[in-house]
Amino acid sequence: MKLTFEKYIASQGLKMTRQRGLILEIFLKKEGHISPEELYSLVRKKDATVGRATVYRMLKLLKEADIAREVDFGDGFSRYEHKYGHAHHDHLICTKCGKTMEVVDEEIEALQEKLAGRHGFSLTSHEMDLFGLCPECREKEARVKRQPPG
Amino acid sequence: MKLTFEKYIASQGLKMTRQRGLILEIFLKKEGHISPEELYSLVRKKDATVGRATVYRMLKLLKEADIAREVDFGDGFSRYEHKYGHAHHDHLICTKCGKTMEVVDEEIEALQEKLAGRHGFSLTSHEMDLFGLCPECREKEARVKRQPPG
DNA sequence: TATTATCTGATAATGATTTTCAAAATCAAC
DNA sequence: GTTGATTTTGAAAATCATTATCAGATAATA
Repeated sequence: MKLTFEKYIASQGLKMTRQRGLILEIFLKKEGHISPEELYSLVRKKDATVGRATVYRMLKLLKEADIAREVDFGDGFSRYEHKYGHAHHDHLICTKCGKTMEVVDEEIEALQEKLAGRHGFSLTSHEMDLFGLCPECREKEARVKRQPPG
Repeated sequence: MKLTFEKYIASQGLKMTRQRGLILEIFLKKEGHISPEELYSLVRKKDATVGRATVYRMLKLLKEADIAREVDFGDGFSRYEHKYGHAHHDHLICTKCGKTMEVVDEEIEALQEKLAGRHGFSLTSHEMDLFGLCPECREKEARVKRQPPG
């Protein structure tokens, strides 16, 4: 992955720096998605001199280098996840506690292609986010209904 | 729809105003999605005294009243669409020209429920956006490849 | 009509992200 | 290794969509 990035950097006439190396290293360690702010905060723990703008710039680069993908749950924060050992997936998102799960359903993936094809589209990517209640929050909700406060 | 809104307004102890009526009327006329800024601009054509904040506030109300739904293509703009004669649907989005199509696939919808169920989630909503090239842009792209410029 | 709470528009504030810019760092060529 | 052109960096300012504030206007109700 670091190699992939360095290759990309070189191909674009850009330069490898200490900051980029550090951000990449920390980003790759994180499984699942991470927001720019979270990443910034993790990076600062290792090197407090790194600026926020550098993190944002790096995330953009990682996307261009096809090392990261951006996901958007429509809550005003952007999130990124690396692709290393981390194939495409969709998300189950609990609207109560915010927990997310990564899921894939090959049958759905295939039907998406078919659906697009019926309309003459050729697909390059998709985002599917399923919102609802996770098992724990469903359970909690059920409890509350059984025994209302007061 | 206007009735639905007035009922909601009343139920919440809110008030019906000239501005709200106008914004609702214009919003309902628009098929497909519209951004707050677009809506604001349309409203201003009819009444240049209406403020931007009022449009934003009204969109939030419409969502609460279950008359509008918010869609998010992850490009930094929010968009709203009314539900009148306009059931749930997903989107096909051309990444080249920006054209969007509304689509539904009942088979996919059913599989989404099953998928969520397998993980113990109960779904309340979902957003599925399929990105790719529309027929026109595919055609254009093919032409370019056949006959490179120069 | 008087009363009282809600609304409105203008404007300031917010907050994530981007841009700017001068100083620092990289890297290819010497 | 030094040089020098070019890119990068961090801090701070700028941007831009959206939200909050607030004093005056307006709607609903008695």
